[in-house]
Amino acid sequence: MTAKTFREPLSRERVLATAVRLVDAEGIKALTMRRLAAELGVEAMSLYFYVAGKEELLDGVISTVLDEIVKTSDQADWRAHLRQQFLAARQVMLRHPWAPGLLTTRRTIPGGVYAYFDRIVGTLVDAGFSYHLAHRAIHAFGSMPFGFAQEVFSPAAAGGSLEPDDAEADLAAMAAALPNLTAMVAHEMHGAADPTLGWCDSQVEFEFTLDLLLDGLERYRVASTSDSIAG
Amino acid sequence: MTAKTFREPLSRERVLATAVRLVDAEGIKALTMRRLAAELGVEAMSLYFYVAGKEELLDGVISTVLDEIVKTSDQADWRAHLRQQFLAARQVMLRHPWAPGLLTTRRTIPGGVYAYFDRIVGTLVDAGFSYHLAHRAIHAFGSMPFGFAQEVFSPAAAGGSLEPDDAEADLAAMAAALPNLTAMVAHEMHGAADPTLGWCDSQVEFEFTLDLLLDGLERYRVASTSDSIAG
DNA sequence: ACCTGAACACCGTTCAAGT
DNA sequence: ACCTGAACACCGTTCAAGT
Repeated sequence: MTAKTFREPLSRERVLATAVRLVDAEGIKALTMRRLAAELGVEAMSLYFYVAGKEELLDGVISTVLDEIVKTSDQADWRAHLRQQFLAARQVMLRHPWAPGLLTTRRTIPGGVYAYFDRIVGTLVDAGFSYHLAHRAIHAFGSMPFGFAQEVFSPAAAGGSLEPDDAEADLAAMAAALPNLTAMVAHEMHGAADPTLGWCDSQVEFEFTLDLLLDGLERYRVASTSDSIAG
Repeated sequence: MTAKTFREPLSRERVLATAVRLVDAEGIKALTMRRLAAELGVEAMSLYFYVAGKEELLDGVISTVLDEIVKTSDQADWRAHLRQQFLAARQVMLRHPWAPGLLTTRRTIPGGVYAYFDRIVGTLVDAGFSYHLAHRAIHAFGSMPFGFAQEVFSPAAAGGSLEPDDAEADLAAMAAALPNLTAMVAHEMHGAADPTLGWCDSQVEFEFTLDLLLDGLERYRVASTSDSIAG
């Protein structure tokens, strides 16, 4: 109300936190230097005092999101431990559905991520994994430590849809052109516990894939330790 | 040499093919309407006669790349068939390392992709998969039908590096801070068949993950058909 | 039908200047 | 130390105009 309104002092943390909030609310396209500055009640050029440029801003934004991933789990068993960890990470990504897409286009990786992966490797090795198998496990997990899987259809969005580009496509024609997909969706809808949720529960699918990987790795681990060819 | 040089007539195919070549050569940032037009010896506005705008151009570019994926395989066994198919797709992605990153940020999917997935589902169902398990398989594969896995470190680039952001970081300090990762890399380098290739062969890792998934799915398939709870 | 030039509303970023 | 205004070199896109 007064002519000179009080303004919270700027800081790198405040810049990044505001950027995350802006992208959550209006999408990644809304994150421009000028727009973010306006959100902070400041001129665009002021931001350059806290971030070197747009690229570093984007790096900082994903760092901020990754920091939300709590890197603790109370499970002792390696399998339960990683499972709980990755599922917790998934909750973070569901709060920031744009984060996977941004993360995969960045080519530099925030430093803290290495400490995170170091702990994962430690968990595996302590459980009897050879370093070789631990390495393969890291690759096999892909993006799951970050709480997301590579979802080709409706990326980063929950609730599966399967409509081709032109939505006005005749359903009968689609059934003829895509008989197997059509039959699959029909079967899945029929057997769904709660059909109002749609035919595809991405949480369930995430856990299925995670367990598929964990089970497969466990098999290799047991085989290698019983053969005593570990290491 | 003459004042009026002959110019190959424009077409949507030529626009998209030139765009792919431009991105292959100079990266995704180089793909602007103005730059692409210059590449075609034309003004930027002429492109709008063939593509509705930048977004449709990007959609067309990934469609063009995906069309390179040959959707045939001479293998009869479902496992060998899909394995060969996905590995062939990987060769396409290695030619266009920017394609995975672009594909995952696109939210519309080119129509032909549905036909491709329909064939995959058909292969699975013919092999005795229930529609339910086929659905899970599609999710588990993630981006592998497109020939790439979610590579967190050095995305889309072959040859693993593991240097944190600040490259001048003391190696001894890194070994202390990241003991497990350091030990893992040391073990892998020691055991590598050809150390000049680096400690990490991403082709081998891709195949390991693919086999891990295929083996796990095969186990479910056998279990469901012998229990005759399929469907 | 196909292509263009000028113009508009945006970008990220530099630089010299303010306090 | 922190913030700004004007300016530069770019964007994608519209629109009226050319052939």
